[in-house]
Amino acid sequence: MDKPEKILATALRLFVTYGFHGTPTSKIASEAGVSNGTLFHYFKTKDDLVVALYTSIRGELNQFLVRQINTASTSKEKFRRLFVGSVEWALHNGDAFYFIQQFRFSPHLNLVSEEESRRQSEVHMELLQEARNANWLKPLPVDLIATLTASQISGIHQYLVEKTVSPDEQRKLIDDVFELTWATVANPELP
Amino acid sequence: MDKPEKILATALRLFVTYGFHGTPTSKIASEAGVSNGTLFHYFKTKDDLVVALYTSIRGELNQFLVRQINTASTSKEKFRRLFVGSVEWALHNGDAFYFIQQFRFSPHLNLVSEEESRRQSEVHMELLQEARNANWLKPLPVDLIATLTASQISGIHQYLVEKTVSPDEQRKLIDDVFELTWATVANPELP
Amino acid sequence: MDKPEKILATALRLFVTYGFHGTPTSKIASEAGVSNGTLFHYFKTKDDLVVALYTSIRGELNQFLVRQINTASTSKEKFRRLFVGSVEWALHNGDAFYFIQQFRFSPHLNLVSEEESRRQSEVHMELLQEARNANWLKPLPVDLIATLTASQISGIHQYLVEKTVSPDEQRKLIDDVFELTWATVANPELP
Amino acid sequence: MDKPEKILATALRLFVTYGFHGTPTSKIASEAGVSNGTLFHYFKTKDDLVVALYTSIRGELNQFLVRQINTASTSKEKFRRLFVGSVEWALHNGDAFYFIQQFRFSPHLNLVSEEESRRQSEVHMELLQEARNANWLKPLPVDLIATLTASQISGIHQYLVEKTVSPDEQRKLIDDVFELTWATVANPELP
DNA sequence: GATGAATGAGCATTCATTCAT
DNA sequence: GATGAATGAATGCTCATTCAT
Repeated sequence: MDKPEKILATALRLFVTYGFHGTPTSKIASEAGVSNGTLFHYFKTKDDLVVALYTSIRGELNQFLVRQINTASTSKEKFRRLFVGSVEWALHNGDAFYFIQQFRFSPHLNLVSEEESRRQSEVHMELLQEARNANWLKPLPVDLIATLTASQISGIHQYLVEKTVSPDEQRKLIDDVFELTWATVANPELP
Repeated sequence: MDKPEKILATALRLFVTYGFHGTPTSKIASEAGVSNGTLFHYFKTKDDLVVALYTSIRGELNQFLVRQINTASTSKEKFRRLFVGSVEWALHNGDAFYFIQQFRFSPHLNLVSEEESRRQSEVHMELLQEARNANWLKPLPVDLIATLTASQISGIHQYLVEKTVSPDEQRKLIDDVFELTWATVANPELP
Repeated sequence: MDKPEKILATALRLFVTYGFHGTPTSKIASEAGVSNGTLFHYFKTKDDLVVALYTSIRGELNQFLVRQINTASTSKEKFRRLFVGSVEWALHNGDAFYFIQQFRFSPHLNLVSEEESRRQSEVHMELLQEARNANWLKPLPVDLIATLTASQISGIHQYLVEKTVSPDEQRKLIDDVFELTWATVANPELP
Repeated sequence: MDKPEKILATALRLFVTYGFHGTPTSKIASEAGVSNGTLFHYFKTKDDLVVALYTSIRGELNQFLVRQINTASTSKEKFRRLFVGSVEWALHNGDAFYFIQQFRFSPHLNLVSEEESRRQSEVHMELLQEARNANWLKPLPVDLIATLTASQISGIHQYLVEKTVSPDEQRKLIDDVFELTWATVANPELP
């Protein structure tokens, strides 16, 4: 892991525990094993670091989801991979997922460009748009469906984190909730 | 409005705009029309103020929901009031609702006592427990159902805030999403 | 004990433990069982309180010493009463004695008027002057003798406080040191 | 003089004049010609600075005394060097000597470790112990003798500071008081 | 590129003091 | 006399950022 990566990884861990404000750049630097100055060599400001971390995490998540989706063929199956993949990624990357939400409810969100924002939800949106075009979805706004499914993903994840659930049950619960969600948004008249 | 209330109201407005860290206590005090010392007379520390604000907001929301629920008789109708009421409260109290989420993804959450936490979700949980006992719900964990419905509430709210939707459409969308949610969690075998 | 006295007694206890700066007037007031405002009703400022406490303590010590001295007739015996009495008073009024020294090495000392200062060492000085006039003392400056004996008093007291010594031994040690001191300053040629 | 030294020297001057509390760190920094942040770069807290100053001063005094003592051979001569050296050091380092006493009657004293405390009186104690072993001292507790001689040192110093005395007289007075003190504590039966 | 000493603006918090009741 | 809410100046300390080496 090179220095910028080390800094990002350390920042993630500390931000999640202590918050943005509660984490001095000096602590990030020292725990990442680099000097104070080096941090600012790679990231112009602390805000830059925060945004870079967000962008990097969203990038990883997206890459992961694209790989998941590509292994499926039907719309429903792709949607399942997106849903289940998202929850599992969140479970395996607890800090990163927490950080995303922390970031979304902070003034830093404004520092992300429109374009970058769009890119980040592209996967989800394209998938839904495709399903809508094929008439697989209820006649609700696609944006609404996207928001609702994202909420469900975050909901089931939150439940699984708070309760202690065996891996088997976990998989079953995720699948159950996926089916419920699918039943909620899918056009009931199509096979 | 007495001084502590004025301070809380001002803090809410500023926190939502600038974040906890981005809001100096001095700014809260001056915009609330009190002296710096007075703020600390009523709230021992800035953290105390943040937690007090959270507790106060959750209290108001709960009171509102209780009043809503009490106007209905059947479980489904109560549930609808809870759901629709929550979304409408969120729409009318955008800052407060945003603050709740901001708070939940911050280290301040740890400063809320277990007991206080329980009290805050009591209304929702009791309602669902009652429905479950009457066999109105699918055989899923009540906690899961609670989390999922809370997610849907937050999802539809988010959608309505991002898009511009006429009041009439708003009401219709909220109701549609409620019916979908109800269909998702309700036991299909009961009338 | 009336309110001003209660305030002084509480202030003494707190000053000795936490220092002048480490003791807020609000703490003095609350521990003395009076309101914040009452403290300032009796003492115009905190500095006033500090000085008043010093003056009051020195007054008590002086009264005590005068009473001690009056029970003796010869110069040496008076001197012994002064010496032994001072040490015993210091042992019984540890806080007060500590406070005197704390005060003497603080900028507050400048707030005590020349006249008040003189009055405070009057007893000691008059006694030595009398002894000098009667030719009982070595031909050293009276002021020097005063300072040296005061140092010895403070020295033996310090020793007794740091070590744990039985009351009997205490009395013996004090007397021994007195005799040594007397031998040091007294004119050896007079009976 | 490097920065920490400059800060200590400035702090000493200001503490003696205005007291610990009366001296803001910002004033120390600016008069030392460094920034506020630099002060805290070298001393974690203001208390740390105070303690470091005390330790540093005691260290210098000790070094000086060790050098003095090493120029003498007999116990009495060493003792004289200790006594006279202490008074002269105090006269030449008035601020430092005043600060030591200011510090000793303040809550900061508790921040000095036992070990450090012992090290500070080591020179004095070892010298007396050596004299005691050689049977040069009266059969009094060595600790008591140490405390009494320290008091005499502080006493003669105080006198010399308050009165204006010519250098020649000064030397004579110090020597006289040393001889008196020696007569007080030395075993009269040894040559 | 890498370092870390140095900076100084900024902020939470304290506390002596006032004054209306 | 007694109260205690209100004040706001004062201060210790933090921390993002710079820059000479």
